[in-house]
Amino acid sequence: MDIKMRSDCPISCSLDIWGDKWSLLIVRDLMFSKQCTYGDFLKSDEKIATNILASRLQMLEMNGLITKQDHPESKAKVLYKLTQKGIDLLPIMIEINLWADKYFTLPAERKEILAEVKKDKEAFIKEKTIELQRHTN
Amino acid sequence: MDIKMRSDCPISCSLDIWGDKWSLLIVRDLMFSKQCTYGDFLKSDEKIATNILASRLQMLEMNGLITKQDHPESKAKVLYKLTQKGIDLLPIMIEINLWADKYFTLPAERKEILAEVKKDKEAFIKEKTIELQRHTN
DNA sequence: TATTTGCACTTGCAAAACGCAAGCAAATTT
DNA sequence: AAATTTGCTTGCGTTTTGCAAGTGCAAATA
Repeated sequence: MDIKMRSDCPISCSLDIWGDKWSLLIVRDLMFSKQCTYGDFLKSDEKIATNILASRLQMLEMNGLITKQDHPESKAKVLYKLTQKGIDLLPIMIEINLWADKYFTLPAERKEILAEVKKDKEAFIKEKTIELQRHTN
Repeated sequence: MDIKMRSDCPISCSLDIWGDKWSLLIVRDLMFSKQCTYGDFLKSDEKIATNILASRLQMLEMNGLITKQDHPESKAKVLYKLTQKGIDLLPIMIEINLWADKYFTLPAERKEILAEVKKDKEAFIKEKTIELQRHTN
């Protein structure tokens, strides 16, 4: 599995890494939970297949968006976390949420979070970024 | 070809529509050029296959992101344009560009546009949105 | 008017990616 | 010691992709 760039366009380069149906859902989970085990990802609503999850985690790690860490309480478990490069996807994730808010019916809990975002987007991003960075070792 | 929603998560719903390697490149072309013919899309650097292009255009049209119009000068040609729903992807596209700017080497011409974006993001979005809306009939 | 060219697709087919289920080794629990 | 949990890997059938060639209609050219 290697990285083939289709062009030097930033959109294209970005899509080459996370332009599929699953990668940003993994990033989403990590933004909500700060850290996830392999099993945590499998539990998400969208029901990703285990082999696809493994390949996406490998892809995201190889491209420096996430890191693997030993679980402090168990050698059987692995912790996945966002790197700074992954945390920096936050503004994109927020804009996707705002777009979806305009054109879909969102679950109530997401609407609440988005209300806070709409109040002061910059502040939300700054705060959330720091919060995520705190969990980065 | 129908729309299967994997969950009610806004990220997931969005990816269900344009979460692939090609859709946002079509949107990108339309944001730069305002309107494109089928052949214009084929000419882009990433060299999309013609059958994939046809299926993506159909998907994007079905989901209301783009519209087909008669070419004013020729019945043989078709014009594709962004709808408001498509234009509203602009903030997402901008954030992707800004992310890529931080982690990739961008072509010089893109850097110039991004410099303008960085000066005043809100203003850029507003201005560009109006510019795109002007081409919407 | 006949013919060639351009344009927007469609079709066929091989290769790759996906999705589901089962399997597996190491760690942990019972 | 046996059973369970965890993080994967493997097999395999289905779907999607990518490449090349083909089709039908409009428009330009001879």
